[in-house]
Amino acid sequence: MSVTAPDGCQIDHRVEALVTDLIGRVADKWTMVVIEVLAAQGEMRFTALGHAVTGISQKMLTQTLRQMERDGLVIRTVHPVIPPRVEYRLTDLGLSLGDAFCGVWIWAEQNLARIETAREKFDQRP
Amino acid sequence: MSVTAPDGCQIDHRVEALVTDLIGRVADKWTMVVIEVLAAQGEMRFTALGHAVTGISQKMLTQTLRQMERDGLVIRTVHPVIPPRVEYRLTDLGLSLGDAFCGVWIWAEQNLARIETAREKFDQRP
DNA sequence: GCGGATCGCTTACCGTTGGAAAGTAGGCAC
DNA sequence: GTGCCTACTTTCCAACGGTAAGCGATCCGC
Repeated sequence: MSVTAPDGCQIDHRVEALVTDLIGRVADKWTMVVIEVLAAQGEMRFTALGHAVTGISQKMLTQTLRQMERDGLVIRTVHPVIPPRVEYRLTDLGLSLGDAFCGVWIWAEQNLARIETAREKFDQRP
Repeated sequence: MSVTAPDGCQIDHRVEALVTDLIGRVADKWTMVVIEVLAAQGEMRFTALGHAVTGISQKMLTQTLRQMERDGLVIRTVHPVIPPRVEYRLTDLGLSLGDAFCGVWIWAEQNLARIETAREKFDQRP
């Protein structure tokens, strides 16, 4: 909300804001899928990633990978050959995030049906 | 990518697409924070949620809550009084998603510093 | 030597999304 | 009547993301 609270507590609040912000970047749709694919495939090239991550545009793939590189989640290796060959792989940090997010993937697989029925029920309201 | 692959496999691919889509909705920035707050606080009113979820606009709060209700993650209770009183609380499904996502919160807390230094290092490149 | 292909981007354009702020409904205290 | 309360809804505008085209450097076929 735009309402700024009188802000009684301080440090806890700061850390929580930072963590929330971090979650906002890292729990991004494309970031999660890229991590998933890289965790499964190991090292991959740009176009291969583009094919593996269904639905992503080149612009967003570039952007997502840059951000992940900046955050220390992936390592970008450029082989100076023609045509260019660029490979991406997860750092330990990236792998650990993949592990942490694993629970959500499992949850999604297990509860897919429940959510679909919940939606149908909701859409049939009076 | 816009390139549609020849699509050899079928069912596995479908399920994975559905799960990925579900992740895209559920791993949304605001959804995660709302779940976190509701998991900690129990039942909450609209404006209280708005204060607890720092940075959200009323529009997005309404939208996020509607979507979560549709997906069966929260229950919305309207008390027919004046002024209106609407309370939100997590369903079992919502709670279980919170649990599944817990690992990511822990990861974020633990690795906050590492990411910050990675960013600084990245931003000082030539 | 010249056009086309390859690969990893970058750019231009443009529709969709999200934020800030004002408005709405409907009874109630003054 | 005037204003306030809450949970939205609406309006306007800026930013984000998709589509498609271009770029640069080299190798291949002719």
